[in-house]
Amino acid sequence: MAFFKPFRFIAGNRETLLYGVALAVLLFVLKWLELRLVIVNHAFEIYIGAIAVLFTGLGIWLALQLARPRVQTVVVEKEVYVGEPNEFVFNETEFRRLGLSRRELDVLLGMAEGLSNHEIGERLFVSVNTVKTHSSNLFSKLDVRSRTQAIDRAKRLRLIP
Amino acid sequence: MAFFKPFRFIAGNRETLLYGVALAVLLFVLKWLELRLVIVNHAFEIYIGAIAVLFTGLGIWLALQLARPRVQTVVVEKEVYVGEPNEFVFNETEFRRLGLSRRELDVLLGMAEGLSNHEIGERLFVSVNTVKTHSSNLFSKLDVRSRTQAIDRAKRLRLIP
DNA sequence: ACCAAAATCACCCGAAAGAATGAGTCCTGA
DNA sequence: TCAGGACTCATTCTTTCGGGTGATTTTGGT
Repeated sequence: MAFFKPFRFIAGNRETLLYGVALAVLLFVLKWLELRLVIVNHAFEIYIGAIAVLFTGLGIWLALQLARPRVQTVVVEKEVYVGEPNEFVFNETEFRRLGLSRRELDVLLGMAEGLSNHEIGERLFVSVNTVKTHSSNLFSKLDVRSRTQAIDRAKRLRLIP
Repeated sequence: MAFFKPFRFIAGNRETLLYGVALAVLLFVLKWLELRLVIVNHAFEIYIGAIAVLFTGLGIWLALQLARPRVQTVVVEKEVYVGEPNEFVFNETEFRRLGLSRRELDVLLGMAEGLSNHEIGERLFVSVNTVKTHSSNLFSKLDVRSRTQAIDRAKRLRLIP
């Protein structure tokens, strides 16, 4: 029964003992009032009132003792360094600022993958010479002198992942 | 107390009305019991017990209605995704797994900066030939055939930033 | 003191990269 | 229609890269 469930919260024997003593005192008071009732007959309403008050107080006390506390949820923000999604955002601004062409970017991407000029040419369906032309222009615009430098700079400028 | 908990759902004036009705019924029951008491004298203890039970319930109900609810704070941690510091952590495990030497790593770092073999040699105070030897061994261990491929692979393996 | 790994250097050769120059095609905007 | 940009391709030449081989010296650990 749910009524007795909260009794489990009463810790230790001392509290149980205290509760028993309180009940004994209560019964004693009741008996005393009962004796007084024989003498003063008109005190019946007072007696009933006393009972009501006493047990109302007992009810209140019980409720306060046993009432289940309401749960209040407090959200605490905790910083968690989560594994970064490593998302690459293409730097469109820098791309236009440098005046790179689409084809030059294609060549650059191929270079970053470790492809040779010949392989880049095959991927883009153009000759090696064309790739070389693009790469030369690319180097000029990036102000570098080799493909490795181009890759390094492009990575820093967030033109390639 | 779970037994009386539904009483809390009664809201506004209906609650007051209900309280009045409950009191009326209570008084009626008391009056009825009082009448019965004249006939059955020995029912006095039952009467007292009923009073006690009723007012205990009333007290509990009152307490539940009026008492300030005890709150229990539950802390819920909420993950806040903080901007990643983009910090580079050297993959020591992969480094040893591949059996790379210190010098080979030095050469690799130079390559990643876009330096030529000659420039790497100057930085490391060795001849170009030495750099070429290191790079050759490096390529074998990384299973690649060019410096750009080496850079690409090393980046994926988190050997270089 | 010895061994193994690492580091150093040298030489050759072919392939690739890069610089420089010229030129043809296509497309778009003035 | 005309200029300019992007794309394409070619040629020549120089430099660099990368593979292969061999050798000597340093270093670190047993």
